[in-house]
Amino acid sequence: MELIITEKDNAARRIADILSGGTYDSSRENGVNVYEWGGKRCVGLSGHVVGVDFPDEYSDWRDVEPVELIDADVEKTATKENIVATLRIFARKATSVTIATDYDREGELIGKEAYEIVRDVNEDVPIRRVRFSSITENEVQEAFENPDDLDFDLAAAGEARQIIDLIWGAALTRFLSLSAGQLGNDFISVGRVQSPTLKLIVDREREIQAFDPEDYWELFADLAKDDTTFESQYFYRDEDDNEAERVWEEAVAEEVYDTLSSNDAATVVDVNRRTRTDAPPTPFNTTQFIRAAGALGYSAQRAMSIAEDLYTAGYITYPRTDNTVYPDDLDPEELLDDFVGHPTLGESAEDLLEADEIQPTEGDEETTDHPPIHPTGEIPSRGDVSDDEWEIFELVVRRFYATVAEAAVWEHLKVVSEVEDYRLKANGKRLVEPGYHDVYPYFSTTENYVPDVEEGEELALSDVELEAKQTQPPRRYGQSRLIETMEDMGIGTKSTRHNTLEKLYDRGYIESDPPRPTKLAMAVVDAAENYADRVVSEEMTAQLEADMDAIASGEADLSDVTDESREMLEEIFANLAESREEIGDHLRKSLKDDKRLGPCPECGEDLLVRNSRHGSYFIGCDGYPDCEYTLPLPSTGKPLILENECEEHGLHEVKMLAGRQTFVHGCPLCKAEDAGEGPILGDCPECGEEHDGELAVKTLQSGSRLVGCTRYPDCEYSLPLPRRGEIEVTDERCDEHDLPELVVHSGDEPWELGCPICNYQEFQARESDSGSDLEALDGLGAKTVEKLADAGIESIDDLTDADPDAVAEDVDGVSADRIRNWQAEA
DNA sequence: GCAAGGTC
Repeated sequence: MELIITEKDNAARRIADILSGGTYDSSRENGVNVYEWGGKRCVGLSGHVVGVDFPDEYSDWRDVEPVELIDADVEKTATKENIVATLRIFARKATSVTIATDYDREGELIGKEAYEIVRDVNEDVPIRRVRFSSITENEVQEAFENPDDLDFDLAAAGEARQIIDLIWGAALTRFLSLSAGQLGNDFISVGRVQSPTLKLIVDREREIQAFDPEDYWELFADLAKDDTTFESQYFYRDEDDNEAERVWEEAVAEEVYDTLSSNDAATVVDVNRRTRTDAPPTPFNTTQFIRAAGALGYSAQRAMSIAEDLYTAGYITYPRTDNTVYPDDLDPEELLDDFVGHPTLGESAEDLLEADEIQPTEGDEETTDHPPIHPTGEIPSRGDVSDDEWEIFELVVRRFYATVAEAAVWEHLKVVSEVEDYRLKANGKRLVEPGYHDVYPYFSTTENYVPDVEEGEELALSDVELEAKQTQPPRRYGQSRLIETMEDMGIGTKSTRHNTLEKLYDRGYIESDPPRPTKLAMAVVDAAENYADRVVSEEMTAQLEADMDAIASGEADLSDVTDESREMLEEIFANLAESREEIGDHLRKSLKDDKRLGPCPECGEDLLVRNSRHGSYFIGCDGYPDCEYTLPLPSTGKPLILENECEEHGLHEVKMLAGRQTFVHGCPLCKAEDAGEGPILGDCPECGEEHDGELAVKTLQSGSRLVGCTRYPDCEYSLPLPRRGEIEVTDERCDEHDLPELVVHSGDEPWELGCPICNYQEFQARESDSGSDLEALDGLGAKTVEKLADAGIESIDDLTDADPDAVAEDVDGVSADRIRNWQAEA
């Protein structure tokens, strides 16, 4: 039996399809798909199925000095045991083995991992390696006709990276965490990729903080030819003879203003026309895809997750690629043909097919592993995918269209006019040939109309405006800019860059979007810059890449490279040791700064955000236990301290982050003071007759609201209200319960909640319909149960088996952390 | 409970 091993299940299936001519059978072994035909079996791995780690005796952070990790052994252990087990079963029976992992360095290493698993149970079986750049009939057939051998040097290059990353990352992470006493979930991490990325964000923040704004002025005036008015801007020549629009002295600006205002005509002194070719964009690699999706409002993580789903469903090609050159076997016309006749995507394809010649654009990067991201020709019907998935699918289709479309042509018209000694300019642009913009409507094609005028012509001058402005600090990096910059710096890979950003969020290093560094992040970068500069610099990756190339080409040994790296880290630790306390103090102080809200109204010490036992949060005084002052926080979400301060109490406002249910809580002390009873709705159904209890809209100290009885705590009758939005009490009354109907104003559209009792009864009815044991879990209401059921999670068992991050992606308003809490509770 | 790299 011949055993074929690929990097992922998807590739295994497609290769089986090609090699068997569509006649393969599939079965499952240990939860792993196995494709079988004519004496061959094909099995897909799931990327790395083994990982590197230190032996068990190093696993207790407190027992082992971080420096000891530098010379510790590094072992390989199975991380995907079911796949390893399946591989072993078939390897025993195999008469030949073919490794068909991805055609790149990491693929070679994954191939070597499979090789070792096979060798372990079968000493003699021949093991070959095939390489192909895309899974197409021709490439795959040819690769299997000409098998090669594994490149052990290339795999060793990857192993060197694994070892160096583990040692540096683990030793430094443990050192910082121990120095600050941050163990358990709140450890302080450092790594070759995450730390330079964090430094990028921190450096920008430092620039923003050091920024000193400067005043300047700009002047505009309207010019008119016949009835057409257009805007013109004052400019002058600066000392380097460049055109400049910003006037740095107020007196000068006013003088120009006075002169312009006292004239009613300007003379055209220069007219400059030129055409500009606007070349169509290059094929999508991962980074450019993330950027384009980012412009549509998708986070990097979300864009990749949708792309992954579209890939798995067969609609687009593999989404993790650096390649920006289509492979030879992609026939653009054939692919366009697949879209002909489609109700929304067809017209563009038909237009493109009319061209005499179709020549796709090419980017700078041509790699061997996967093609650029493009549609496969398989088109989902509108009901098969969500709106977001469709939007991303259309983006990928239209990007492909754009790469085979004509260039656009712009006509630029610059008109310079003169008023006494001052000059005004107007830049017009017109899209004369829309070209690719017709099929790719994601770029701006805004035109700016400036009429055709001639030199010497007189134009009417009016509406002179003097605008006082200030220079702005540099902007924070957005997620896609960060990913692009990481790519430019050569850190991370197409598959990991977006995860690295997510990691920085998880570690409490960045908050919000665009990401803003926390005080902790600033302190970590400070410490690294002072003591382990290398780990926050892109240089470490550059050196590693060079070393890996040397190993791959046989010029260096894995042990030469890792030994040298170990020595460098030893030196770093020699310096670190003395400063352990100083570093720890700084980190601890920064951690506290990140939680600081402002002065305690009772004792004047600082109020801090604190964790309660169950993963929720409250506000407590730093003076505890002497001062026991506390304030509540809402139970949903994770608090983010905003820059805004409440004028009355001097406390920072708080926002609660909970995915799409994120809301601003405001000043927690104001909230507490506002707590109390709102409008009376009617008699309490429980104690109204006997004790005259009445129902009122109540705001609790935590900011959450409910309808409750005025006789609380003697009567505990209550009805839930939504967390967000203003509650309006209308004049309509419910016939059955004699209570007013309520309307909730949140977002753009107010919605009718109706009678609060009817609303609650419906809610309960749904809850009992669902009949799910999930409701036993804390904070899991009927609505969420319903949403989880839609995502295929119908019971506690389903929930405990689920991957929290995947579920959070699928279910609106449910964060991975909440799922983990429920899993823990279950 | 450390990294980064695959994949889901």
